[in-house]
Amino acid sequence: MGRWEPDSRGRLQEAALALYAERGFDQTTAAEIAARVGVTERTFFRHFADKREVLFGGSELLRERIVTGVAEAPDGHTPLEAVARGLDAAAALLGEARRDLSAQRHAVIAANPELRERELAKLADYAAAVAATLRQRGVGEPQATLAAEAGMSVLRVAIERWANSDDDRSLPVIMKDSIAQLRAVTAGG
Amino acid sequence: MGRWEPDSRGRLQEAALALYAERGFDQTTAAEIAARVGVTERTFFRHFADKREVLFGGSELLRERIVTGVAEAPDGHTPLEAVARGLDAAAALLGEARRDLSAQRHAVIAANPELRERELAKLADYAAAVAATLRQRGVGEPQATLAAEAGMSVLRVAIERWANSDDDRSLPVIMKDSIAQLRAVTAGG
DNA sequence: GAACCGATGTCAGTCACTGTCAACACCCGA
DNA sequence: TCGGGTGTTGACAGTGACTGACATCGGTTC
Repeated sequence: MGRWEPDSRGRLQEAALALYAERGFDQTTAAEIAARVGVTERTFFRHFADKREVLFGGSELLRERIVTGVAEAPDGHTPLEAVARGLDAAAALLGEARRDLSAQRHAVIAANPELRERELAKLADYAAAVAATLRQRGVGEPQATLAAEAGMSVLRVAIERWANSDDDRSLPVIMKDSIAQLRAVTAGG
Repeated sequence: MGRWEPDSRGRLQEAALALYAERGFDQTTAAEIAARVGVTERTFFRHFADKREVLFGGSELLRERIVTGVAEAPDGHTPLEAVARGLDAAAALLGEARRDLSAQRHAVIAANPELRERELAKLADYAAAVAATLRQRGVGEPQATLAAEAGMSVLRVAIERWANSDDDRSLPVIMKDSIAQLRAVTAGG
């Protein structure tokens, strides 16, 4: 244990979510978040590239799980089937989180355009990684990109339903259902 | 004609694109753009909400054309067919622009993460508008959202190919082709 | 010609974010 | 046990994006 309280990064994440939820993102300064945790503003920006990033702590892990899911799909799988494996992995990881906290985070992001932009950027990042993985499996362009982006749309739709409690089923189940809906939409004519 | 040169908004857009292309987005200040046009920084921010928005001047018109295209699709059309009508309208509008200028703008955006984020936000905005239009046509959720977002993925892919001159055909033709690819990807499995 | 309006200039201010250097607890080898 | 790295933080100064308030002035309206 150092001179300071441990895990300032994690404490900053908690404080930021709480303050963004209380006052709103715009009405919260980085200095306030830092003060609540007992560190300086400078420390905040050492841990997070900007004020938004503090809400997206687990995103590298999630991308990794999705990509691994896609990469480990059996050889015979179609691109969309492989993407579905990645989505299952995502659902498994996200489903572990407390739904109330996920919903709070989701609400904070939904309430602010800058945060929504950042979330879209994360999804696009996952999509690019998935597309690259599909290409390694021999899928050409633009099929790889289209399959990957369609998959990330499914991820967004499923998370939305889950976090808003529009749908009481577990996230993995909602995810399966949403993939089926995608097939139904694009299959016809 | 007033006290000042006319169309400061348009001149700011041109100057911004030129400077972002020359020095890069981060290395260009709003004050520099304004100075090149002979106005103050304050005037820049009266015309554009932020430094990024100056590159996205035509986005409201584009959204409107896409939505109109979807709304005017014949009744018997499937959701994806209706979305394809919107994409045709987008291709028609974007295809009018000089390809070299489109490519320059595209390159500037691709070179900067903040600008890429903004572009994703615009696409998401179009997708939300298209989904709302589909719902008015009786399409349920999540089909409307999934069809709309898949359509915007196609739009992105087609523009990418066109702007990078990976594909010498006209934008409308590339668009048609990309839609077919989407069907091929999601149909099987 | 007076009242009004719309686009701009001026100026002061907040806050996100960065670069730099010092301080300090910890670990590790001599 | 001492001294030298190492990693995390504090302190501080600075830049630039963006905002609010008010003044200015040409053109329009009545």
